[in-house]
Amino acid sequence: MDEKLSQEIRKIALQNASEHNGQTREKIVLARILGSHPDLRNKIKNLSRDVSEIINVVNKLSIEEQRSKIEQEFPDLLKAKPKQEIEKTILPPLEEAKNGMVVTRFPPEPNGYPHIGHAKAAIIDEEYAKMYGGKMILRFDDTNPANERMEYYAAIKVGLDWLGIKYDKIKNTSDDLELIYDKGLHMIKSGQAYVCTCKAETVSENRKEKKPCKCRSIDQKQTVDRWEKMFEKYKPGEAIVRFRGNMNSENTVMRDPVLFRIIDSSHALLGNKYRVWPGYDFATAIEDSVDGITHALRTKEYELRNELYYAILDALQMRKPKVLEFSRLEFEGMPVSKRVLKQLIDEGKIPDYEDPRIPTLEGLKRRGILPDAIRKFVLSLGFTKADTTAPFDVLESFNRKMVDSKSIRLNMVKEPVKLIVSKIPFDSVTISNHPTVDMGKRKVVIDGNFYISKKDANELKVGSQIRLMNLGNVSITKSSVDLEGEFIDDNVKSELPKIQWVPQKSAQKISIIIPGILFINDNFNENSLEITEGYTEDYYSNLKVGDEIQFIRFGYCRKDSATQVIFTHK
RNA sequence: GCUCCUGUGGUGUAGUCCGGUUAAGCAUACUGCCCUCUCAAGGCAGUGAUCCCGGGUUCAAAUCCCGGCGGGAGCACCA
Repeated sequence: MDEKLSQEIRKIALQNASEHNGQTREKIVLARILGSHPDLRNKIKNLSRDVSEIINVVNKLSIEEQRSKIEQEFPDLLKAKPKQEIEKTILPPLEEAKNGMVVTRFPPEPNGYPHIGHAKAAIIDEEYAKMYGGKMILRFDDTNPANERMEYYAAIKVGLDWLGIKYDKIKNTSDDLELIYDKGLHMIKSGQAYVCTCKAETVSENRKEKKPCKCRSIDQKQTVDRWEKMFEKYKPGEAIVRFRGNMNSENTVMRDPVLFRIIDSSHALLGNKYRVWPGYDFATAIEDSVDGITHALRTKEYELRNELYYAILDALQMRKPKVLEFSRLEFEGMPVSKRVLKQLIDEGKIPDYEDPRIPTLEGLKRRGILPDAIRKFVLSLGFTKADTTAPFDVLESFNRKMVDSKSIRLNMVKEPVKLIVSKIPFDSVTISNHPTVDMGKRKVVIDGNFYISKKDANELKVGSQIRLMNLGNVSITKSSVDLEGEFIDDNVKSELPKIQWVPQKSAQKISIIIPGILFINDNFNENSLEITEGYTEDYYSNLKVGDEIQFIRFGYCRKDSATQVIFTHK
């Protein structure tokens, strides 16, 4: 046996055995050797015999003996290996992506306010474009005039700005309607699409039963005639353009899906200029192709539509982008879906889209979640198709770390109890606004009359000693309805329980909104919004709406108004 | 029901394509210690996964093959 090799085997065996109660296994040692010497793979038999001999010797040694052998023979193993630190802020490589050639797109429909689901999609699109030095297009997918509203186009842009997402181009699908008509007519003329005048229910039934209808076999001239009539004569619902797919396909999407339908509602951007509108599949495929998209990323529920997407582009002989999908974002007890959010608002269960209990961008912002925390969170979720209920506490954790250095520390007491302290030898204290970051100091005037939290007060009895933070140590002398105490000294290093306080005279009453979980086991949680009151320092009034505060020993809150804060997280 | 997707610690993921250098890495949560006039942040350490189950291929499988089971989605003239 090669002397060098057997030394190496011995080294691995000793190391592994000493790490695992003195016993190593052939499999492990063999695998490690093969990993670093791929050339030995065709000599497994011999190698395996050698390994087995060596580990037999090693396994007979006690751990102490193994350790001392390592010390003598392989001292380099004793050096602690540095823990590798790779911050996971990048997505996995994109299939078939070439540097400088990647174009992604974020295609929201302007039919609602943006939420964290939009953020996930947009962040992934932007990150991939950035990663490959490519471009990202924001395209409003506005092909249903009954749903789109002007305010939503704006709200989505505002949301993306807030998130810090930059796009290289902005456009609307509705800009290209004429082009899409051309493609539609081309499909009709080449026999790859037809105009169907069956009732909606009939179409649906036929698709279920894999039955073609008579419109499918109408001659081309008449089909073109029908197509023209869609722009004038037919009423909505009387005619649709259908793709000549495969009524027998196992994939129901392929059973002659709708390409165009008539909608007479006024469009947010185009008014009543058009009334024949393309459906999602047709518009998206054409737009992606024309826009030069290389990678079309969408959520998983579209997965079955890939076949149709590619079939349409094949029929049109257009360039095909690569379509990839990722899982939809879901939270435990916090709905992301537009449909559910709308219902909650319509039923009056939550007042608006800025409610801090919901994951709209406005809601998250109002709650005190930072855009960068959202980005980091989304990236930590990865690019995967596995169904997940995302952990909101991870978002909170990222946010806490980011917001900590920006949060002014303030005293606040919940359920105030009076405490009168005598013999304080000074009439004001100066308190630092942050323990580690220089955020200035503030002077708090005191007169011996304080509020402390009921929770802390409950722990006190006559003779108890506490430290009022930044002020001094106090001995409790009386404990009835109100508490009374005596100033002892100002020994900071005391081991006494440290509690926060507020001067009675200058206390500011605020309400604290604590957003809770909206659904518990699918039932609406009537107590999802807890509102409590507290007293804080008058310095609160110097803060701006939107400032983040950490109420000491309570948690992080965002100033929502002169008299109200929203609890961000602990 | 049919079709498709998916299944790694409490949770979210890395690794899976191209089987071996890792008795499964990171984050979060939890526990302990250090730091600290906070139950925050920061530092350090620890607990925690027979990689859904059962077979098979192989010297070797989280990784490949077959068969189950669990979860999700689609089956709109919404996107």
